[in-house]
Amino acid sequence: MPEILDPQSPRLPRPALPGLDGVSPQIRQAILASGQSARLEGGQVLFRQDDPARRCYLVRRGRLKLVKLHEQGKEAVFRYIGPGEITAAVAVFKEKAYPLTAVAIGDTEVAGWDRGTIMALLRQHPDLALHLLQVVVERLDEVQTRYLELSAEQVQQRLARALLRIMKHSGRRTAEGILIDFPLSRQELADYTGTTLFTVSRTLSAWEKNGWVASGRERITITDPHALVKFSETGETD
Amino acid sequence: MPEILDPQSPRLPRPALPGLDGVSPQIRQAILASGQSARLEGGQVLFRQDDPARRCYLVRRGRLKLVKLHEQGKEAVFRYIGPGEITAAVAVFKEKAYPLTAVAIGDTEVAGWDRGTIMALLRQHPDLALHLLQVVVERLDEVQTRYLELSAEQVQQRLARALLRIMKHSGRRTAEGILIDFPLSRQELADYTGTTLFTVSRTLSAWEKNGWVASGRERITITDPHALVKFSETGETD
DNA sequence: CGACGCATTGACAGGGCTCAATTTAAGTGG
DNA sequence: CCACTTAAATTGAGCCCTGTCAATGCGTCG
Repeated sequence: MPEILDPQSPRLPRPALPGLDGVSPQIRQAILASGQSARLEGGQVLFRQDDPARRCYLVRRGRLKLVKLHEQGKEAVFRYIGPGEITAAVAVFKEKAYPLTAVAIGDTEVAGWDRGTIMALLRQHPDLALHLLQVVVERLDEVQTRYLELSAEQVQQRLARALLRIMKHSGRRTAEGILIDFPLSRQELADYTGTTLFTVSRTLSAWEKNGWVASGRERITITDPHALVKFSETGETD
Repeated sequence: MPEILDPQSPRLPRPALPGLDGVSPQIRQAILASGQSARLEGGQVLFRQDDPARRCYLVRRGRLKLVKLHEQGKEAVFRYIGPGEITAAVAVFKEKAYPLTAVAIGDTEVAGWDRGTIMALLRQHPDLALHLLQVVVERLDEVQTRYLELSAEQVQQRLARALLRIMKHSGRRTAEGILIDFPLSRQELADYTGTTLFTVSRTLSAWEKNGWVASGRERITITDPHALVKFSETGETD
């Protein structure tokens, strides 16, 4: 799996919150040290939905895709998470299964803690529990927002929102515009927006003509974010 | 607003979790006593999305509808909550707005706590914080599940799931079958499933012919839950 | 260079939305 | 208790967005 990005180009500034922010640096170090790390290669599954949730993870390098699979082969992508972000907070509770499946995108390294360790950490550091609650609330909010969009907006508008959301989270400024940080196929975008790869392809082609985006194989650059924002808010082509 | 239900008929047994379960009865009493109560009549708004989140609430009597409104008039219904259930956990954090709007269905009574009080309670009772985290995780799970269904399934299947979900939460056994506890119009069901009142009406008419449901004005009884479950899982009419 | 996987484009059809016209039922006032 | 009002529900007709399927093009890698 190739690195598609120029490491020189700067990441976009993004609002801090994920991971272990909210505790002091030395405590963070101690926590990180207590985790067990694991390496994954592209496509490998870290945890699977409906399996009993035993461990909670933090991404150290690379990227995870969090999806939910449906019986008849479809899947919904919920998030792409990168270094510093945590997932599988459910592991805090016994008797619950993972709600999502986590798949590595390219080579990825994670740190993991089992339930006992997490509980101990949460009891030792009350700030951590509050921070975790905040992270979960944040995600609930995002899913609810996307649910509303899915039920109220047409495909193209949702696709615009998806690109902007992924761009904010994983964008990297380049000469052309803002490049999405990792390989992202039409099919993946379709799974993210609840449509088909064909509709995504057609739409990107049209936007390429408008000069809003520039795209290639598993590679997308937003060249006119402003136009895309306007469209994502109104759904109108004017 | 009339009471549509016979108070004699038993509520379905439901898995406990919501509200203040998870703390001892006497503490629960103390907490309840510290809340400020308010009365609402049908249609009245308790809190509005995007308003700053100041208070967190527990339903004592009646019912709240939690929805998210979209610019162009559409709305998505996320939950109907009844006595004992809490909402607006976001109020725990400063600098965040309510993600949803809460509207009373019929006369309703709630208890509310402001941010300061909640924070104090959470610090006094660590169990409460963990329980709150559990409630939020539970809801995140449900929304993600519904998101997947919305993106992968057709209207009728989603409608079957919606009826069953609401039935489990707010069903009451009667001679005919299981009656939904509160006035529920075609439009509301449409907002719950992400469709239109027309499609809901047509579908319910068809199911009424099958003997799966019996329905009237803002009133729905599931007469053959088993058939509906089967359909909700396969989407097939066999 | 050949092969495999991703992307593009066209043709087609159907699920479900839109809109309009009625019908039904509940609530209200005399 | 009945006529009147109002809101919910039903039903039909038409069409459009978008999913489905098939054929082809293209970029990457072994």
